[in-house]
Amino acid sequence: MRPFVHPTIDSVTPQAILHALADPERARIYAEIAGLGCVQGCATLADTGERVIPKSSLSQHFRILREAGLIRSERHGVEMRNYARCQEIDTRFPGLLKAIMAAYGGDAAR
Amino acid sequence: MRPFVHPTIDSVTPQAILHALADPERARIYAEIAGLGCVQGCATLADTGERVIPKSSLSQHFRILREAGLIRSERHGVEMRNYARCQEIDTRFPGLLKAIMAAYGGDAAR
DNA sequence: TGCGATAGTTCGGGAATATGGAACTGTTGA
DNA sequence: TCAACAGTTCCATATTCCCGAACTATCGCA
Repeated sequence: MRPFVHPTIDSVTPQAILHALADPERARIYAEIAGLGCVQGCATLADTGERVIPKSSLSQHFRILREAGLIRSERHGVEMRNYARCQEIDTRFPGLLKAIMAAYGGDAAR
Repeated sequence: MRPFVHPTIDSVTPQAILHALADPERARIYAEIAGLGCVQGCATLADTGERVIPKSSLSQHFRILREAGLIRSERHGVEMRNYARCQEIDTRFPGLLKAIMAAYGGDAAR
């Protein structure tokens, strides 16, 4: 199992962020993580209310978010802990996450 | 040749906008149109400085931008005139375009 | 009118990317 | 040691993207 890749904040690109958040499923996942600051375990995020995302897809979504620089993932015991990298990104791209999250109708960006 | 489709401002979605602007080529095209308010003819936008975008690709890029609600296209004689729909979109998603364009390093959003 | 030139669209097929089930890995607790 | 569990990787299918070739629409001119 290869270790997680987390880009440095300097190597984060707008297109990776937009691509990651252009998928409403990922946007929702990111919003939940950002809203709480940190979420432990994927299972809680798998249920959209309409369907349950297969865990292989969920794993891919997390990878996209991670490699876009939006979240930081750490393994703690048997499950993952995912942190939002909001402040970092807001420093680099001021207002971007807030505007995107607001557009999606939430206000989870902070 | 089917007529152009322009979504009403109410049916514009964040994911379509993010998807459209997640491609740096399209982001650049949009930035140029937004910077001038209106651009006539595609040819001027085809040259990136590094390469010339094939016109079939360019046509697709315009379609994506149009169907995302970012631009409005009108045929005037033999060429197209493309208008940015900035104010409309800014009313619906305040600050979104400005933040995205700023992230891309331009300040063409207004 | 008809023709050539020009600007852009559509078609088609190969390349790249996304999806999700099945198999796998790593960790914990008994 | 082993079963259970969380998540990842693999792989086959499905979808989307890219761009050359063919097509369409409009203009200007003889």
